[in-house]
Amino acid sequence: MNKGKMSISVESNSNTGCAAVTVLLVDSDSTCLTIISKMLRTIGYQVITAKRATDAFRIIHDREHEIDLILAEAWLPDMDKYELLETISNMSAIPIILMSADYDRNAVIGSLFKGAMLYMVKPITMYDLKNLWQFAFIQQRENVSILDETSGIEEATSMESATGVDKRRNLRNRKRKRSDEIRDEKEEDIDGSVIQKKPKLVWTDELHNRFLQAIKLLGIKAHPKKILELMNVPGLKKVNVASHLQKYRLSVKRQQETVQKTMDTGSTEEHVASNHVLSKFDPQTMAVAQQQDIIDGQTWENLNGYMPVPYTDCNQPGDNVTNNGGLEFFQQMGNSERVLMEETGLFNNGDYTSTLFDDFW
DNA sequence: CCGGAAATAT
DNA sequence: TATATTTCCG
Repeated sequence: MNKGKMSISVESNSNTGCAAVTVLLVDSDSTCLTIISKMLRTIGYQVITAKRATDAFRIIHDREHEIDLILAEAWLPDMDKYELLETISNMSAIPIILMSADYDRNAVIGSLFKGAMLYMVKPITMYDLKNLWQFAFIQQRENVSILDETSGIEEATSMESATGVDKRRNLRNRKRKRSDEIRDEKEEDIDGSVIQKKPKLVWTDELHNRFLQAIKLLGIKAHPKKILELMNVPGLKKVNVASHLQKYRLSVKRQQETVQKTMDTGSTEEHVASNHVLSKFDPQTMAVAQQQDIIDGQTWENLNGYMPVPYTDCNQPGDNVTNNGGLEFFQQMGNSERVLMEETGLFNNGDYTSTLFDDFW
């Protein structure tokens, strides 16, 4: 039960007083992800990033002991914020902080009620982030009245853990069992750890583009198995591909039918096979597909069995996040933050120079 | 076990 | 409602 993390290192960043805290940052917007993670690192946090709740869960599951704090966007494409809070609370005791672009009082209260430590309104500034590390040290007070008598028995044995972090984890685990009894969507394995039901896969643009690439390369004999191994996406299952393929083929068929209909009024029929491979489910996302195609699609013809470009949409912990300029985020900001970030050079290139920051702090 | 269609679930 | 998952069948 004793995890490797005996303590959070209290070696602080000399400028900020920030303890060496590792933050799991979850945001589907790659711009926000980039900016905020950069700010966090600047202040002295360690940062692990995830773009979706799904990814966050995997990271928490695999590296729970490394993470001290979770900072998550309230809106994620694959999960409602309350479900997110509940799921994370059930699998770990890591403090969760939510953030959102708009202020909604109900959302704030609801999130706090569901276990969020704090609800921050975007845009997030470095002032906002500076003291967040303290949440990693909060030690939950004993509150016997909440607990019923049945759960008290086994807990007495497990209170020897040294650190406040471990102690808090135990407390949270106790609550977890209660909620599991109420809703049985989770199941416990022998270890007592919780396996949550696998979240729904979201076919993001990059994922779909890889899918299209695979289809294009495999041609008419594109079958789920081949597509899967060609796509080279960690965690992607064959059933996912098969399902997607089914939908894809349907859409292609529909499109061809409509093309046929429009052709009936006019001329001959010999263009059918030409473009069906690249067709999208709907025209709106077509542009995205082509754009992506241009970006990383030029040398994909000769490859040895899988996509040469690693899948980055669902980024692994520690991966560099793609930065597309930060413009949207930049525009959201107030003037003072804007000036600050301009001065600090956060937008200029990946590596800021710390001299200006020294002044700031 | 695989792929595909249809039913089912979110 | 759309779309992802699960079931079922050849």
